[in-house]
Amino acid sequence: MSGFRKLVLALVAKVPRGKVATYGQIAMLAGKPGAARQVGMILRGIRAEEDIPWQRIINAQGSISTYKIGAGELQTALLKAEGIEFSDKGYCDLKRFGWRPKISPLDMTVDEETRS
DNA sequence: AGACTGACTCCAA
DNA sequence: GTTGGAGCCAGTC
Repeated sequence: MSGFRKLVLALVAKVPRGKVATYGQIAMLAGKPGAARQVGMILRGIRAEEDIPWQRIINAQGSISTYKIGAGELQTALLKAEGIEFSDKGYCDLKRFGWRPKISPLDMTVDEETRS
């Protein structure tokens, strides 16, 4: 077992209720900027007993990626129960519901990645 | 060890 | 807005 898995789970557990994070975001915070897919694979293996809010992890487009494994409807229902709103096409607004791990004074600046 | 896979993401068309 | 291809890296066989 790599420490990466444990780190990812710890990060996911920190996502507050009513917020969502992306796979890439978790991977980046875990120190592996390109390991978004691995985050998904790790979460695939966890169980409900792990107390990990896996449903709060979605893809970078703000939509559900778990339809492949048949958990899409469940995840959507769980997120809606937390107050996350989805459009008709299954997209949610990451501007509003996206988790911002680092607290910034104005709470509105982008802190996760310094894009170009 | 080598090859395949995938709850992803970026970028071009 | 969508679709497709290449890159990515920890598991699994």
